[in-house]
Amino acid sequence: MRRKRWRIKDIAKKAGVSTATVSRVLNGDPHVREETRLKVLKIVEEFKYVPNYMARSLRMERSSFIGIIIPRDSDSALTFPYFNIFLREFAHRAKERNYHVVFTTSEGDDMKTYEYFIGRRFVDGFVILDVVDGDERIKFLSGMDIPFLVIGRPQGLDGYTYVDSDNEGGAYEAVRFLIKLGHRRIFFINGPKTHSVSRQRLEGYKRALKNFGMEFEESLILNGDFKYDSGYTLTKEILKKFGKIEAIFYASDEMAIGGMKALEEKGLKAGKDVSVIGFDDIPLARSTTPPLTTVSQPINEIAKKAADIMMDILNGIEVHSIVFPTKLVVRNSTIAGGSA
Amino acid sequence: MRRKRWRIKDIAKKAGVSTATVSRVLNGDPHVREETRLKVLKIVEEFKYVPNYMARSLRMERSSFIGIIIPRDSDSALTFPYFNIFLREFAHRAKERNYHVVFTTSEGDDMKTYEYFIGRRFVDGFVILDVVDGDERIKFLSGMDIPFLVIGRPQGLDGYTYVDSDNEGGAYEAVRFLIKLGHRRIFFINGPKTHSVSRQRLEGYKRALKNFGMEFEESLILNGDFKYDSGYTLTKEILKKFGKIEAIFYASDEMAIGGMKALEEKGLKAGKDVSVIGFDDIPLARSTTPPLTTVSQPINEIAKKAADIMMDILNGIEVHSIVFPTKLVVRNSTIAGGSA
DNA sequence: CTGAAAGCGCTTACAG
DNA sequence: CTGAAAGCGCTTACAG
Repeated sequence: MRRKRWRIKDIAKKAGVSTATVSRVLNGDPHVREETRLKVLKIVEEFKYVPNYMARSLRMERSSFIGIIIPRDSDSALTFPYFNIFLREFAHRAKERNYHVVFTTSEGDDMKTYEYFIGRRFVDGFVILDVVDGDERIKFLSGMDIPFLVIGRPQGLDGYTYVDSDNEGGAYEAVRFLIKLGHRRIFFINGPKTHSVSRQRLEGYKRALKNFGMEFEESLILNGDFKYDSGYTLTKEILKKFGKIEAIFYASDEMAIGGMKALEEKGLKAGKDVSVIGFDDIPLARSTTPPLTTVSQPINEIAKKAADIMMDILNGIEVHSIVFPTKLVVRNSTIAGGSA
Repeated sequence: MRRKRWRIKDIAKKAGVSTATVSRVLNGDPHVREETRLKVLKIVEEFKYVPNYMARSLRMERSSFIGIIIPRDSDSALTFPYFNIFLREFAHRAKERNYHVVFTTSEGDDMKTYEYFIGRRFVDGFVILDVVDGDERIKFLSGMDIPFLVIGRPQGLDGYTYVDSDNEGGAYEAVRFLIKLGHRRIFFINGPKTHSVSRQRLEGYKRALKNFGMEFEESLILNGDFKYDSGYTLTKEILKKFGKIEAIFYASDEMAIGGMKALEEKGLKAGKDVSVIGFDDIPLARSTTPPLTTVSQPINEIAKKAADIMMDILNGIEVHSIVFPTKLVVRNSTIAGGSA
């Protein structure tokens, strides 16, 4: 049977104080005599009183909820490879500070969903994932003066706060590693052109080439969708068109794994005949044959920091965007290249 | 700049009616004159009035939020292989009926988190995932008379509503298929013993054996944790201990894929030297070498139905537990077995 | 340091 | 069919 729900009024009466005092104690107001505080706390404890947050939210005009909305169509949710982990760590960190995550999907019309959530006061602000350059959601939320935080660093927009990892630097390191290995023709199977991470990774790729005096060749760049299948298909395409291949850099581990399968079907082995590098360092990357060299992002830290910044934004604390370093994790999927 | 927020009072005044009438119109109360209804709706439209749900929730004493709590430690979230998809489809369906999902993690003390959420009136009820036999959360929520829905069918508990897929039947079909292929010694790498799905799948395995007059051998059963690594490790173990192997049934695709790698390292190929069947039909299962024969569950339907039942529970509508059929998806990871 | 009272923005029994 | 008014359970300016 459900216990009786105590209201602040009940607790006040039992403690022999006003509701105002109970409220002050519960909210850590320092202007309460220690003796009073203890007395109230004792009753709160005894009756296991928990305040009703619906009432609190109404009065304080904030819900302490943060919205995370992902598109329902396709598997876009998963374009962000760490979505699971991000969501979990973000929610965990937010909870530590008494904020919580409301999760939903949008069906095509993103703006409507954002408006719906903010209009009804479901949430105080949003985290925006899986961003593209010139992202409409960012324009919309900026225009409406609704608090939000962007995961990623899209172009063609300004005045937004972001948390990002150093995609450019990660790609640079990967390609640099391949060049050092002696490779001269390095394919790059990137993500969709629209995604800002794709642009950033391409920039890293180009910078590495330039740094080592190599020419950029458009024909070596292909765009997949981060998924296994596109890695497989595009690698087949390359194999068919170019015949001999020495190195491929993939913008996701999933694509790299798909690519390794395509190679295998041609009797080629990553780490033996071809150099392969991925991006993300998903758990599976440790366990592929061969274990995959890849670029890792500190997803837990990103999620935690994102939560902290989001909450600071909601509390009017000044925030700064931040970029987390990426790291090349060297395993066994590359080989020394023949000299040019 | 943010638009002015209209309150029901503003709308009432503009429409020349009382707030009660506006409320009635907005909530579809039939006892409103059509003319009045239209007049109110026009103003609502014009000013894009959206009610404040914090106020509504306080007054109606329900939040229209549903809580989904997953343990933060380990990767338990992913023990349920479809968590991403489940969450997305569940949230989508709930949204269609004006319910929303609050997501959080728990750190060891589950009950505290559930109590926290219900005590503050964050949510009206919970969906419980990743259940074990005798699950403490179910006992707790039942005891507190808090509404909840279980995904899965744990034993040692009663009086709860569930949505489940036919794990027993799925395992039965898989093992039956292997037996028909001529296999007589069928290894089964199951999930953790504590999980109710593991028990169910083991029952299916046993029933198939019995049906075909085969002896059950305890030594052929191993327990992994549904993850890639455990499939790999346990398969190595079997290989070492038993030498020749003809068929392995895995309780998850991830474990099957790990297992195939272990086989490969011994020069054995699934679909050529050994029969392998997985469970779940994850997207990757289509793309492995060879494509994996596996048992699929209708996860989208499960999520949708779960949302419907959850909302019915919250609205006091009578509900019935439901079990969804599973289906054996035959691909190329099995071979005909030598006769016994 | 503490309390009485107003008010956050809704819904709904009650009365007409 | 409609409105005046109470009340959901908090927090906080105001006064002392």
